[in-house]
Amino acid sequence: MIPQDLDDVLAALANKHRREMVYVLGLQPMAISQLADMRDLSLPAIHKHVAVLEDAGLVTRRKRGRTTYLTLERNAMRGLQDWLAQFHTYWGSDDASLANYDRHLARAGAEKG
Amino acid sequence: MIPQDLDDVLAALANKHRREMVYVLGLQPMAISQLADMRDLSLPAIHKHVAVLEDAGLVTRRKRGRTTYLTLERNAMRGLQDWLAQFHTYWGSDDASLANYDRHLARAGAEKG
DNA sequence: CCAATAGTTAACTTCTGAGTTAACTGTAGG
DNA sequence: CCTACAGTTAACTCAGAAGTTAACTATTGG
Repeated sequence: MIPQDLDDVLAALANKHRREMVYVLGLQPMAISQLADMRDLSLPAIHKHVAVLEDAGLVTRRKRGRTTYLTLERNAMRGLQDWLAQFHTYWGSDDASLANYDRHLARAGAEKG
Repeated sequence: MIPQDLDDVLAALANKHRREMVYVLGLQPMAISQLADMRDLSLPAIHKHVAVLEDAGLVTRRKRGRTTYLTLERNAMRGLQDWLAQFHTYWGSDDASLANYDRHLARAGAEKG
């Protein structure tokens, strides 16, 4: 119903730098230092962002020599998409929702007090 | 490409309490104090969470007497859904992505170095 | 082996998020 | 009008996120 894992995924994505990383890693895998070159951040800062993405399961590392390449994990995104899609099922149209809202207001005094 | 507004929406959703609020408000509009009754939080704490949701455009208030009812704004969610859907378009299957990854590794030394 | 490259770890600062209690504003209703 | 209710605002604490610099590890290549 309300998955715990989403906490990590959403927290990871709730940052512009990390969202950009996810974006470019969606286009193609990339080394950590390449990500660092693109933005005005120190390498340790990039490193931390990558760690957050990795902990959220959004990214995986692969070492090749001294270079660490990152790949985007699409599955982790799907969890979020599913959660959002789930809302669609019980979110009616705006009109239906407003009708529901009015019914709720009508009952509000009686039901709960 | 990478909407700014998503920062607020994602930050708002990156919290279990607020995600639960969004969930129940999706089921039906509700007063602030009702939300407070459901969880072990002080009213001011709830108030802040609601403010975050409102600033993100996920929720709207309507005063009725001394009671403030909250409604979920589905449109704000759509922005996030669109952003995620956009990833689907250029994310291939896992196999395709791995092939792309290998090609990238092959080029990595030559292209950017 | 040595220097440069790629990444990691440590230690620290700074800012923000999340919560608290206490005090205040506005609306109902006897 | 006075009390209780619904919500807001203020002032504060505490923890964690995000960044820094400096120092360390590991790999490549002359």
